[in-house]
Amino acid sequence: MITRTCGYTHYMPVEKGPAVPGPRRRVTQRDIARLSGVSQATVSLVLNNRLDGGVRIAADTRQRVLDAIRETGYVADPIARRLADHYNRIIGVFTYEPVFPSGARDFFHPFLLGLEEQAERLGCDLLLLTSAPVDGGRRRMFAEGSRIRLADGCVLLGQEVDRGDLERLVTEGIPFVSVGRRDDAGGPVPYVGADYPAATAALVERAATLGHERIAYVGRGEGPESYADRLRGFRAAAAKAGVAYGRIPVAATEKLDAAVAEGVTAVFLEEPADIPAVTAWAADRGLDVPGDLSVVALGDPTRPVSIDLDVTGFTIPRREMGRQALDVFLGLLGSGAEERAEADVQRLLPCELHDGATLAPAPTGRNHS
Amino acid sequence: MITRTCGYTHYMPVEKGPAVPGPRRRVTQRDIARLSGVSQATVSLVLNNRLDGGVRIAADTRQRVLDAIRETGYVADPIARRLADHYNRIIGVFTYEPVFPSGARDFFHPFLLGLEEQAERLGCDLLLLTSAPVDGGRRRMFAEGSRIRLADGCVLLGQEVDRGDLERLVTEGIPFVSVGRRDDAGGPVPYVGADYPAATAALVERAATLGHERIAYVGRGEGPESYADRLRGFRAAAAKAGVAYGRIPVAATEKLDAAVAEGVTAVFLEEPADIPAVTAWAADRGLDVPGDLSVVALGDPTRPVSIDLDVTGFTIPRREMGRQALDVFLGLLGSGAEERAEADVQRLLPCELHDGATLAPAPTGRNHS
DNA sequence: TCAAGATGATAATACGTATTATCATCTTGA
DNA sequence: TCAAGATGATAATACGTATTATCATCTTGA
Repeated sequence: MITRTCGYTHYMPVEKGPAVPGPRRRVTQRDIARLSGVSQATVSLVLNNRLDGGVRIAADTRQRVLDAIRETGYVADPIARRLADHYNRIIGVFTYEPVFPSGARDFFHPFLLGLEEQAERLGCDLLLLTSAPVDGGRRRMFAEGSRIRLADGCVLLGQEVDRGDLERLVTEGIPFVSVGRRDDAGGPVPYVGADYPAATAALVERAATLGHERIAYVGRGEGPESYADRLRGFRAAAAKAGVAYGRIPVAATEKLDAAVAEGVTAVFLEEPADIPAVTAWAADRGLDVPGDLSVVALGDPTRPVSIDLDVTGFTIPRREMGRQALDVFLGLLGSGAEERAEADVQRLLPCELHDGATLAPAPTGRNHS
Repeated sequence: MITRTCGYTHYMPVEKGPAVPGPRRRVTQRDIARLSGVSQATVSLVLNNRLDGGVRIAADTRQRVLDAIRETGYVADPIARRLADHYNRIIGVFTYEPVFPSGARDFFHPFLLGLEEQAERLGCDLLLLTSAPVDGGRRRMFAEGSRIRLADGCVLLGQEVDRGDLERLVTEGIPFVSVGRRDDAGGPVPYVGADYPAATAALVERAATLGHERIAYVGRGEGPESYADRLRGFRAAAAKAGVAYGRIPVAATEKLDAAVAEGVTAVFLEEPADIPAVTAWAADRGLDVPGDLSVVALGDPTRPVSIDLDVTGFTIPRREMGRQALDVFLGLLGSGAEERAEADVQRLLPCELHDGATLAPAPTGRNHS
């Protein structure tokens, strides 16, 4: 059922008569045409100054038209222009996580900055698809009355993206790009992601160089692609460096205790949000960080979690991801299918390593106790 | 000269033949009409659910159309809708301050949260008008190719809003609302602002009650309406309470020294950003805050400026301003000129006073030294 | 003088939706 | 049985601009 809400009522044209200063009718090409004694088509041709297609306009005719335009202050109606043009230059932004709590928004903020910066540069507008209904804490993309097609396509934001939505976007041929890598969904998914495997691997290698022989990954390592990517990079690098490794599903004290008992000297946290819990546990157990135990965060917290501890980790290039997401999106629009296959529509951007102070040489005489 | 940028190339209709998943033609009312065996006009009538005008659609016909719409995910093209002089449930958001530095965005963030929350509730989408060209550090609203008319109207954000733009919005009859009070611009400007005069006056009265007999306003007190409002509230309340008052244009040390020498015992800071400078100056002069001098901030800093000092002031209800701005905007759309005059299109929301710890009883034996 | 090409402008049409006047068919009541 | 009204749907048109096919006139050269 389609109803009007939102306070929109039927448009009432202004009555003729003594000019109420209300919305004046705008000057159109027809007016210009009448004033300068030419046709509307000629006005359009003058405006668009088209030299190709063998179209010619005499100099004096052109001048008459331009004069009329100047006198009236005519400006082409952007709406009509776009209708004849097919593209809106509007790029939808779909965020999965709801607005509340505002923490989620803070998380998106850097991405949005990058998107907005690039949109401004490219002369596009961003449409925040806030009208999508929230259901079970997540926005629904293709719900009844979805307005996803309002825009030329969309950019997807969210830690975890609905697989069904992705498949539908792919099959329907709606141009889109995901901020964050996504697995194929009935076809390759265009994305701009962070290179978690490489960043994680680099930190593992560094730990190996510092003498750590047993390390642990703390986190799910599955679900969102960003988690899986971290674990994959972790495993590959540990295996290559000949370091013994294991995974702890959650940062629970007993799990951490067990890991240390088994000789683990460095923990890699999938979620930087776990830093406070882990450091609190370490303090409770009398473990010095990084003297007794090194702690590495596989990412950077959106907001600082701890003032007094500079945790080793890496920085996710959120702003740059936003910027390039828009580039990829526009690349998709312009090209045909073949070109698109060649185009660079899946990008992983490098993360910058952050040295910090919590990754130190492995303690001696404590391993394999 | 009109050129194409933004990577948008001329629209190429998809050739018939084996379906290349390329950019699909968008679904139109014609498609829906064909699918459900009715005319385009009928589709439009069903969509707009018009009961007036004596238009009737049989229940089963309506259902067939609705089914086709659901199956195809059809959404009306906002451009065409707008051209046919209708609303598209898109609300433009125009921000004057450029995206950079990101500090400006942080400032807008709470407003945007409120806007987005309400847009979600009302089923509207927000269009960030990022395409407006930046000139001299500020966005230009009516530049060549302005897309301000893409939306049903717009919400204005910015500390200082261009007067010429306001006048043009008013005279062209474009529905809009300002977040923050604005002076008339060839007509009343719809706004949702913070009640700075009342909040400032309340703090002045409190200071008077605490025995302060000479107080100073630190800031411009003019330019943006928000500054002028603060100073107006300050003056009125001080005069009414019989308190001597003066204004210091900037928080410069010599000015502050002079004020204290004249017996000022409380300073009211127009810009909370001045807090660090003033407290540093006070510390340098050996003045205890609030023992020797009370400090009041006329607003709340976007990000905390000082950890160790809980400054007395008030909170600007940014989120609520965003919410109500959308309400006012929608109110404008629905009504004619007469109704609009009566509608509540100029709102000042109360600020919540923040007690803090920097406003204390005036020191004795120090006044009028 | 005449055909071919150059020049200049326009009529017609498309883009997708909303609205109104109109038409065709069915129902109702005496 | 028939006129009047009710019901249901559509054809036609408008919104303002861009583009293409077409047309009319002029120029050129032998």
